[in-house]
Amino acid sequence: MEKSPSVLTKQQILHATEETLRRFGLDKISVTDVAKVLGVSHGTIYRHFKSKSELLEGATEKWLDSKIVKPLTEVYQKAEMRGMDHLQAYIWTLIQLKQHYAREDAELFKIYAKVTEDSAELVSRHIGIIIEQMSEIISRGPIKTNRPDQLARAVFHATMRFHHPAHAYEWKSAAIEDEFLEVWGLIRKALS
Amino acid sequence: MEKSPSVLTKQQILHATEETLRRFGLDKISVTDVAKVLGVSHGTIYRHFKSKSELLEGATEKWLDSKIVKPLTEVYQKAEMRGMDHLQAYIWTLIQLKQHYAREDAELFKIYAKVTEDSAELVSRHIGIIIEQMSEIISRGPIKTNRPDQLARAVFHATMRFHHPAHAYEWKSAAIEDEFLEVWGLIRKALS
DNA sequence: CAAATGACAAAAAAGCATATTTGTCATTTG
DNA sequence: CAAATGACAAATATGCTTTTTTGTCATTTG
Repeated sequence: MEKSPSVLTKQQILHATEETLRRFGLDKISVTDVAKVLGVSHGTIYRHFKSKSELLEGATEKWLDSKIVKPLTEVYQKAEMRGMDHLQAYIWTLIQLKQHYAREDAELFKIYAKVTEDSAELVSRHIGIIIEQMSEIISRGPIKTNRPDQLARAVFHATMRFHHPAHAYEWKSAAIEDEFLEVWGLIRKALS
Repeated sequence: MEKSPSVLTKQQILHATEETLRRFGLDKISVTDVAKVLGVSHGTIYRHFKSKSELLEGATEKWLDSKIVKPLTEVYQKAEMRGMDHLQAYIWTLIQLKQHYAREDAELFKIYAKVTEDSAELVSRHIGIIIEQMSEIISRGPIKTNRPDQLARAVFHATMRFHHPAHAYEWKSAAIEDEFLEVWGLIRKALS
């Protein structure tokens, strides 16, 4: 469909993959389908990605970056926020984003959940970024600790039920927000 | 194989189900197999359980009661313990039990994980018991709160990563114990 | 007559033969 | 000659048939 140098093509392939994924779903998509959308032979895709799973991982990473990490980074950068409020805004945004896309972009969320199960690498990179930003928020604020990274990790793990895809089926419950506030109450008390 | 009045038989069926489950695994077991083990026709089993899934739920409940709830209740009843130490011993036992059986009784743990996903009822009853005992531990100790149940729920949710079966794949990591201690540090600070 | 049986229809799973997809690479193309 | 193609074997998936399993119930048995 479109022709351009290799640097662009990799992004184009990922873009086409995302589209196709949304259209056909995780268990129907084939790299042949993606090639068809791009109007190339499937061999071409294998010049850019070693395997189908690498292609799907690539699409997931792109999706995570644009849908989760980017808006999260904006909250992270809010210069006017500090300490607990900033941390709460950050975690709350994370939770809202995950829960939003679990509902509104189910097909992509599904593959993200799958990748979470079998590509430790990508996920731990993703989590790494988030914990780093949380750690930075903690150390910039008035919260007193000599291991902001440990604290950030603890907060991340303690709130897992509200942002880890394995718990997505529990997010439909009406009580979920209250349950978060209960946990947050605990964390707030611990950090004050 | 064995003959006895109906009251016993239900337990016998569950026992045979558990054995068969351990032997053939979740995706190979049929109620015909269980009937064969008991030396009865499969129709007989349907006099005691409405459906296959009810049979499997029954076996899971029995398993949960004997492997998790029973030893947990013993910790709960330790008269000499109080407050944070008691709570920590309780939660830590819960975590150790889950992680132990995930490794050592994989087939039964697997069906417990499955039931967790699709039988809200059984699981929420199970969780209910645990939160109630935690709540009781909290209110008996020196921890000051006017809603021990809320606090218990918060502690349970904050530690989910360490006892919820959806996270079993993360328990192999060597860091898991440290990560729990980080979260526990948070909780300990919050409740003091 | 309470409890178990086994015959039965409907649903699900297993088995198998065929078609598609994955991944590689020698050849082609711009 | 870098990038793309398409022919190919091996691995997967699909569709169809046959078998097993599930769940019910009228009948049998102790």
